[in-house]
Amino acid sequence: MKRQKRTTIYDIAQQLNLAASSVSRALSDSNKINAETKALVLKTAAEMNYQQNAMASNLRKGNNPTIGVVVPRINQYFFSNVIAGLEEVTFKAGYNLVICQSNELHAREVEGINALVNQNVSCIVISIAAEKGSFDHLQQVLDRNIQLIQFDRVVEELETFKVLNDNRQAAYEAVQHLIEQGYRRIALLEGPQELQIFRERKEGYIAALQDHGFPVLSELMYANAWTKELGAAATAQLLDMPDPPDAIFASTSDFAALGVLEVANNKGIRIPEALGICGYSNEPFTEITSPSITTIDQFSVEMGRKIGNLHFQELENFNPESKTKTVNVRPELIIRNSSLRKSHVP
Amino acid sequence: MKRQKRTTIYDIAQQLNLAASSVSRALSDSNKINAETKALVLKTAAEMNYQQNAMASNLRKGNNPTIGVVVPRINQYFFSNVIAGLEEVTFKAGYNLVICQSNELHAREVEGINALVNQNVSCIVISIAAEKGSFDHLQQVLDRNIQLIQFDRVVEELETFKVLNDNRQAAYEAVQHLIEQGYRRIALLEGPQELQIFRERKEGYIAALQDHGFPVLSELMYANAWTKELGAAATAQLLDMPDPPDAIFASTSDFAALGVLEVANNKGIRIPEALGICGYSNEPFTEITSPSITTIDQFSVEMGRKIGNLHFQELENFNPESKTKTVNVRPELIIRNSSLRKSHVP
DNA sequence: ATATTTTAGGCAATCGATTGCAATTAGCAA
DNA sequence: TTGCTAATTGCAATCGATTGCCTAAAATAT
Repeated sequence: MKRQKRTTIYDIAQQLNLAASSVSRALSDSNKINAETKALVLKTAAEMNYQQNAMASNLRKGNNPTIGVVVPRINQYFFSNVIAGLEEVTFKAGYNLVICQSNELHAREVEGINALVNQNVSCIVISIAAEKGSFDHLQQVLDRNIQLIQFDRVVEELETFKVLNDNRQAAYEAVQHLIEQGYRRIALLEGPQELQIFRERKEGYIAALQDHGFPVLSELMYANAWTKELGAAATAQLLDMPDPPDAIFASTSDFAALGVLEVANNKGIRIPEALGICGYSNEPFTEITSPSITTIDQFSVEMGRKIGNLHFQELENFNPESKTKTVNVRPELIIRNSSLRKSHVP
Repeated sequence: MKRQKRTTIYDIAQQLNLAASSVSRALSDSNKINAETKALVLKTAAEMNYQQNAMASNLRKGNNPTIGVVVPRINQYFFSNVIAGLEEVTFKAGYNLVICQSNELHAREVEGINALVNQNVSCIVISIAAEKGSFDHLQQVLDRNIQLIQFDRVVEELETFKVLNDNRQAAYEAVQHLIEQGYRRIALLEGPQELQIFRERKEGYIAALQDHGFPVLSELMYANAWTKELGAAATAQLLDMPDPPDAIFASTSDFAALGVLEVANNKGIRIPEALGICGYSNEPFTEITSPSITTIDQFSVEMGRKIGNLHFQELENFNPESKTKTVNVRPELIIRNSSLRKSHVP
């Protein structure tokens, strides 16, 4: 089956005994064209099954209304939600969305970025891979004056737009909530401190304790517990302490919180009475566990929308002149049974 | 900040006192170019920070190495996995991946398809929206000789490549497993029978019962139970029967199975002893519930890969001459505690 | 009726890379 | 040395749409 030639504006022009430029003007709704002619062209174009060749148009206009996205994994809950939100906005604006996944590999990320640069996309949105490497590829994007928007996992030293969760604030609120529920020895499961997001969460934890007159105890802070297994191991150790914690804030992820939950359940420790638990991310499963897990929703879909709006300069409250090109998305504490030991009586 | 002109092959040609055509040949690794010249061009191109303009190249070559995807929702577990698998293959082939979501709306789907046609993509991959509508937009894709690959939710009457789960087989195996575990009255939660996938699952259920000499009882088949809530409601009714089922196959989704689980738990019915449960999809949460839920893995990532390979004509066991352009992905039964009442002793 | 402004539409260059064909040079055989 | 092939490279057209500039006709003003 051979591909038959598609209809071009020249075909339409010939059909109507017009110049191609007039057809183009009619189709692009220019005001330099007679209304009747325009209608005629539109009608003929429809009849001839005309579809614009976007490549030709983009080449001539020198821009490609496309946003490129590079994320570690497309099929991770958080990322797929961000992409969904972003797609919503870009589609409305008539933009395309091209997607690459880095699989957490630096080399793959570089390749993806290059492909997007070749495409001459108008914006690249990225959450960087875990694997360390140089930032030349990102710098190159900036040098070519393609807009670069980083989100969630960002390279701090690069001067780009950044869309972030207010991790500090979220952690603060979580710990505050635990304090209000009467927990007195609140432990923290920390993530790798190389990553800014985990440092910020720790800051929020410490600030909340201090603001409420609680001591900050290093024995209650457990490093690098960011998977279910590590969370479980950490919990086993913490609960074996002479003076064990009465709450655990798994600031790394809901998976760590799940590990906490399972260990506590196995030990017959009652949740939330004897142990309060709070996770991070609002993964779908947190609603389903027994008891359900208190966690922090990152509004990932909303985050995607904000990224898109940022590109289209439509983000409310955003001052393009501002030095700090950072947009914060305010996460929300979702209180569930794993931390709710006081019933809410008004 | 104004966008400085990017380096073109003409810039390189001028720099080296060559013709642009020679630069093009050098860059595309043509054999009609001297090795030394080629090396020189490559070196200079790198120095001048050259990146090919893909739009110009695609326009001239008349094709766009891009695959477009239209799915109901990007952030649905199944779809995001398919996309991830597809991206893997397309990236390896040097293709781009453009993504649209229909949000289950027909009009949105049409718009998305049109955008992809404009882009002159070489292949469109689609899982159709739930909202019914005409198939003109898909027919148009075929008329333009753009390859169309449907997956999961397909329009049967269109003659296109189709990548499907073997739903019948999967359901058969699930029911067979329940029978082997000694369940005798196995109920079915059905999905909307307009959709082929649900019809096939029902067929598998019936066939398994018949093959093992069990009666097919209409009172054990419950229509349209494809959310958690509907699954719960169905379960409540089924368990109130004078002679209730001792197993429920939630063929619609794991969410429905979750509804079953919750109702049974609330009623104090022991799982798997008094009631066996099997879901469909292998959602991540099925591993976490108590008890964990037996379900069917659809190999969604693998499905995405197969779609990609199909486009690149590399799919093993695929005969391009065959009339039936359908590729089946074999799902796998994942046996967990919700249906395992016999321990496996060899 | 003449001058001036608008309006409509055509011409041709352009975006950047590719490619068929022609031209030049080198390589080699007779 | 002449003739012929092969290897390189250049020239120019091309992909399809857009747009600055120009012209002709129509509309309006004087």
